Amino acid sequence: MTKEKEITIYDLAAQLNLSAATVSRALNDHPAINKHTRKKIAELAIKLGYRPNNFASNLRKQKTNTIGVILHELRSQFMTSVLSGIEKIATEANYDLIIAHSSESCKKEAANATNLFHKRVDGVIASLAFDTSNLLHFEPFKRIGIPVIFFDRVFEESEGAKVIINNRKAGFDATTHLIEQGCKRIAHVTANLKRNVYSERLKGYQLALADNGIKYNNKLVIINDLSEEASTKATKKIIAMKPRPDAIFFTNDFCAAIAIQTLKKEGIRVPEDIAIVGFNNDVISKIIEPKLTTINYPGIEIGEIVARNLIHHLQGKSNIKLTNTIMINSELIVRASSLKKKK
Amino acid sequence: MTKEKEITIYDLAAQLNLSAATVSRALNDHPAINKHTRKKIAELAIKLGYRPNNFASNLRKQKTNTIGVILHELRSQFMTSVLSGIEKIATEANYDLIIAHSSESCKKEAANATNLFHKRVDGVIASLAFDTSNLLHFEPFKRIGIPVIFFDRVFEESEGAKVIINNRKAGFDATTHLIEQGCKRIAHVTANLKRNVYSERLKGYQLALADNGIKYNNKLVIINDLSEEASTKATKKIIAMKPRPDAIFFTNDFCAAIAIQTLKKEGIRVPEDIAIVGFNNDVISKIIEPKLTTINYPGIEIGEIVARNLIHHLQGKSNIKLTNTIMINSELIVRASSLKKKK
DNA sequence: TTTAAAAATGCAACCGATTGCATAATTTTT
DNA sequence: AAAAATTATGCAATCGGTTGCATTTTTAAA
Repeated sequence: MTKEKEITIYDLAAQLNLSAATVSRALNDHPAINKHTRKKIAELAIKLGYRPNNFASNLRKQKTNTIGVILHELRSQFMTSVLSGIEKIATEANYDLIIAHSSESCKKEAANATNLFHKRVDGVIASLAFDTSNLLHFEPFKRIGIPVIFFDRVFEESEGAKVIINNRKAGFDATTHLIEQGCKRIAHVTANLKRNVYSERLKGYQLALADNGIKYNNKLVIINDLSEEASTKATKKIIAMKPRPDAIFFTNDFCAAIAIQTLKKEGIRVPEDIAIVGFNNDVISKIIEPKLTTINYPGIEIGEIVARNLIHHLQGKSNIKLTNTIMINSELIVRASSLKKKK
Repeated sequence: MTKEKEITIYDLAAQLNLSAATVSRALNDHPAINKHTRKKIAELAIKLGYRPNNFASNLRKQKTNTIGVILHELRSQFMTSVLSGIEKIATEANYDLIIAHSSESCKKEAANATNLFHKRVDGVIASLAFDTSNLLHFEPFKRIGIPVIFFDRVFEESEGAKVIINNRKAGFDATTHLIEQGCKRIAHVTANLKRNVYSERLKGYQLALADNGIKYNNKLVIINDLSEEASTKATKKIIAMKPRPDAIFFTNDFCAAIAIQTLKKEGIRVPEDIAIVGFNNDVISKIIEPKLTTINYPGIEIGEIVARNLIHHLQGKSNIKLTNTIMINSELIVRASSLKKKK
């Protein structure tokens, strides 16, 4: 509890008969400072336990070295993977993070944005909430030139940087795989089509059907909120269809897992009667019985890329315009839940 | 990109023919300021889009309004629950978070601590890494009176605040439940006993055995690193034991789920041949077949409590001494994986 | 040795809010 | 109406670095 006095550059300067300016430059590796002097200063700093005061520095430099992150939720494996990717890159580059989550509410998302704006973050990384229908709350950032970069849940038509996976291709691959397994009547369970991730997957699904001469039937597409109850309900609805579909492509692993449980309970075999494909490659995809065919969603990689891009932009290092879209590859992981044909 | 000039309290002051001091006080609801004046200032602030400069404020006030969080990992449901609990409380109290994770390495944990120290956080929340064997790297905080509060993975013998669940009771409950189901030979798979959470669960396990007149046999306790491979290996080892145990109490759900898969592959029935209990109440505990009996680990609650305690301390609001241990209740959730007796 | 060029350091004005103390304005008391 | 008490506001120093420009020191060139 002894409040030891904090060491400042003035203390260092005084002890070495130098000016604070020199000390400041030395600590920042300014080239104009003599190597020898720099070394002396660095040593004394360590000896006295000097720690830089970021507030003073930020105040003067008019930048915060902080990145704001707005997530639509925190409690999913994918999101925490992204987060840990962002964290890794940000830490390396000496940026702090302020993490906010919108709990899928546009209102909270707007509040978070305002908050980050007041906190004067140097840049923003965001994935949109379920019901966000415009980007007005990000306008203040644009107005004063603070970069905002979106990932995963984005507005594809909006300008600005985004990092996404190729959801259309993923949807296409998943559906094509099911067709290759001999499925003819493939249902698709997904969520709010206002969100690019879901609408793109649907497009991929449609393209795959078209490519294989299967007529698209919108009765086979069910849109819900991805909850446990909704998944169970959707599954039961599909079971009751006549003729009954022989495959379901779910937009996430959790729903697919719930569905598998429901199907089993109803005495319907997976994959023999109905083949299942999920999305995300969550841990549960390997736990559920049968193991789930799914799309690998490379969270860490997405996080790293989005953070790296933002930081490069902030540092003026990259020429990449902030109107760029970066698309990351994902891959189909085939497991038992969709394997009708044995090789 | 138009760099609009930032509004400062000086701008507000000038426009209203007041001093910056008055404006500052007004914006902070200082009682000495006339209501009428205060209102005028508040209105102008909004009109001009004034946003406070925290750096100037922090610099002057010598506090950061930031809490450092050190987690041993980020990518688990439990941890993200805790995190979202912390986040909620911190946001409400207008504290920022700096989140660092040690990836279970003591070395990184120390680096994180140093980093947070340099960033001058007002307080620290931490859960220890797998191999942390002393708290030396938290000494700098203690020296200058910055509160550090531990949760989940703590040193029980150390002084300082901690928030934990009653792991001993949880272990006791889990084991007792298995005994009540008629199990006589109960194995326990857990991790590094240097970590309180694991050693306490083991103690609970031992106590339950003793209470029921079952002799403790340390050959039935397997210590591993909680990975998929280690869990499979441990399970196989248990299968090979003679006589074969009739129950296994795992220290987390993931291991238990892997074990169930392994057992099924070997043709051993769960729970008829071997009953299983896990720990944490992760999503997978409801997905695995049979569903897993487990201990509910209330992550959000823990996060909220730990954050609330730290913040109250920082605000001088609470009398709770920082040498306090807060123990949170957990509960046994009984599902199919342990139900030998049907009611 | 003098002069020019290069390298190293210092001066001093910021950055924007906070706060103890002094002063001014207003209200209450005598 | 003057004095005292209360309320409201202002002054000015402070927090700790940063940086354009000036100055000094050192090194190289003439």
